[in-house]
Amino acid sequence: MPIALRPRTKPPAERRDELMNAAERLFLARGFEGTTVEEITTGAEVAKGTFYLHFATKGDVLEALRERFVQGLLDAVTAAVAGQPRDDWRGRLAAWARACAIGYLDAASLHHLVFVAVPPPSREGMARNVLVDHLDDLIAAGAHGGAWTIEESGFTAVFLFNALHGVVNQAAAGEPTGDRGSLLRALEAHVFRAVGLRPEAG
Amino acid sequence: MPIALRPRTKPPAERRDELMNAAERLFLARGFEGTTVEEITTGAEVAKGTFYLHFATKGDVLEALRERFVQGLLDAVTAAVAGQPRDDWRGRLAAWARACAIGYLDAASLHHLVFVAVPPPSREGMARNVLVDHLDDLIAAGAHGGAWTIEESGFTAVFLFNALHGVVNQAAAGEPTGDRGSLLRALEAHVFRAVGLRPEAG
Amino acid sequence: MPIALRPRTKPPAERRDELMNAAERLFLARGFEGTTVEEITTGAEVAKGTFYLHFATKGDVLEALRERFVQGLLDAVTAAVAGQPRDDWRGRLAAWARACAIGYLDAASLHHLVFVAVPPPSREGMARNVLVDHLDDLIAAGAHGGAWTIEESGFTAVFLFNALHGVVNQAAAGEPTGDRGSLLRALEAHVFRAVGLRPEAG
Amino acid sequence: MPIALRPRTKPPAERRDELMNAAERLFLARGFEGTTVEEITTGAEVAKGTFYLHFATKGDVLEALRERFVQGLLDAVTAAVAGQPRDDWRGRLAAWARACAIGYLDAASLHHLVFVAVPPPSREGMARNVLVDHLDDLIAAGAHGGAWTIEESGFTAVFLFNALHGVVNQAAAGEPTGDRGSLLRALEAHVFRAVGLRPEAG
DNA sequence: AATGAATGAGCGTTCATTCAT
DNA sequence: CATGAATGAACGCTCATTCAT
Repeated sequence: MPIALRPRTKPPAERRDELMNAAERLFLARGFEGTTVEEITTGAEVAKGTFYLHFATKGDVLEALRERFVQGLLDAVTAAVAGQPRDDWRGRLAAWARACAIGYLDAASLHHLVFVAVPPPSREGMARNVLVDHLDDLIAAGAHGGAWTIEESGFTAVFLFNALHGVVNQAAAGEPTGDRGSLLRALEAHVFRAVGLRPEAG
Repeated sequence: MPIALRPRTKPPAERRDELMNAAERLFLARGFEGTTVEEITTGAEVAKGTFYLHFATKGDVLEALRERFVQGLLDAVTAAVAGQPRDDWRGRLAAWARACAIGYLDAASLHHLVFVAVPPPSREGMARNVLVDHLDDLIAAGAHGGAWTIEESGFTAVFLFNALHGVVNQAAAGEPTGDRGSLLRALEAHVFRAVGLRPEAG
Repeated sequence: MPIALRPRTKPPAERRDELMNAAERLFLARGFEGTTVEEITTGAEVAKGTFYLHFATKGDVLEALRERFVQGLLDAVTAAVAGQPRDDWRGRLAAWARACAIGYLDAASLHHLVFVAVPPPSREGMARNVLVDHLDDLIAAGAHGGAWTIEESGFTAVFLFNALHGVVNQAAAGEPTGDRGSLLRALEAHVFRAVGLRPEAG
Repeated sequence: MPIALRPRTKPPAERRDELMNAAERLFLARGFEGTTVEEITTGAEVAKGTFYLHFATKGDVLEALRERFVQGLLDAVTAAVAGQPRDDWRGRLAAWARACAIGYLDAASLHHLVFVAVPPPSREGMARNVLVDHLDDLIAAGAHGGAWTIEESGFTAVFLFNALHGVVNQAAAGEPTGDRGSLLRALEAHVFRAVGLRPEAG
């Protein structure tokens, strides 16, 4: 005989968000398999059953987390690049690297969780693809605009994306090679080098 | 009255290896959490209890797999670099990248399993560190020898290691940017660029 | 701003009937345990909570279904028997068997559901008892009237009732021993024999 | 960290039987859905997991119970009929009815459970069919041998089987129409009547 | 060394029921 | 009257680990 002690209704979107937030925090701390649905609902201060009012399975929250992450990062990167003059390829590339690195610095573990530790069912690295595609386009456009010479922009995009992801991850993992500022500077220099620009140039 | 159809006992090392092989195959195919101890022992053709004669917990096999992987890759990379003239830094760097890439191409999923999907308990990327340290030493030595100018060899090592890992992984993931040969050539060119060498030079 | 597309309220009796109809259909199709309250309310096109405005528990609908079934069948049987001359015992018995068989043929699964699959809490076969009692009375009256010789009318009533139920059920279960007409004829013959009448007699 | 307090091994068949016995008792007392696996294992004095060493699902015990019941009853009935002279059709029919009734009197609820309350997945009443078929053969053989005149032995078999089942069930349900002996006598008389024999004859 | 029956904590999911709106 | 979000006890099933043989 279930007794509803606190059946306080909230807008579905809000409840859903609270569940996602609790899940994100727990997945990050103990992994996906290491987190129980009950912990998530406890974290969101709802009853266990409420979880299934918003997600069909435990895996579904992860899916939702994935989408939320990708959208946020893509928005940030797009905005940063768009903030640069149309033909300043160097600036656009630097903006991309910087925005992406900052996004990862803020959410490296989350990215790891949703795309690496528990890869999406279909293809590995959907986010990777979305972001890499964006970078690919940028590099190809710069090459077309004469900013640099890159033969296979796809390869370079993958190369740079992973390099960036790695150094950021390393930094986030607590083995810092310096503060955030110097990280971004060093990253920029390496990105420039990778496309054949001289890092020190303005 | 049990009949010993096959030798019931084997040297511990051999049994252990068979269990590790079965575990590796299964972990790769179904993931760590998705594999049961019973499946491992069935795969190794021993009884369930035998597992615990060789490993204290399920996690321990993964640990052992990690160590086996790192040692093998490190040996290969070390040998490849040692095969180059002492002062041919360019050649040594290229050898490093090539050996490491080939090692990953041959065992990308295994690396993913033991270092990414189920990260080691203590610090993230022990293998990364062992291999990155090796690369770090190489870059620092080359800088010291005047082959290139790198201020923070550690950063560059992490940068390159992850870039390499990423492009190799992409290739392994079935979205090839070309065949293995062209992958290695493109990789070499980017590695050279990253340390400031001109790729096209011999 | 909710818009009342259909009248939101209905006479209680009507709502209750709709819920019972939906429940009957679902219970028949998927069993009592296999049907959820939500499916019933969906079937009746009302909200989940509305169910509890009409029934205290899920078991209560079944109870209501039971009563509805018994009443209907008893009415039909009573009417059929009453349609025969007062002293035509043979005719009355045949009418009983025929009406009861037809009632079951039309609702065999429903009977099975409410009296067999989920027997009433208290005594087994309330319907059986109501109908059996009716038959018992009829047989006893016929014996008293000299139509046949039956010592324990109760036993014979139970015997006949179950025999009837069984052959009808078999027919309903899709393993017909003939069409409905021949079923009723064969049944009549067996019923007559069971009370010691010669079947072929007029 | 599971601790085995009493890991006492028993022959699989014995454990399986103990689980089946516990399940039978509980299913009979509280129904299939009303019984939990844990109650079964508690009843059999084993741990929960042990259940799944012997049955894949909860439904599987019921299946096993079904088979055990049918086999036992069929054996008893066959033996009883075989104990009568080959051409004593009256005696064979009486033996059939008596053995079947006794079998049911001893296990009426069990029959109800395994064949009626939770019908087998495929067709309704496998036992019914097996036993009915047996009776069908007997009636047909008797008709062929001139013992009685029955046109549709299948119909009569179903009729008698269900009549028998009903009166026995009624008796078992605690509403006795007399003691076991008089039940069997009354049953015999009705069975004879149903095939057109005069009950009082020797 | 090897076995495999036994254990039991734990998990994801379901769903009858309640009640604030 | 009607709604449907919220509740939480309960259940079937899994599986890492133990240990008597």
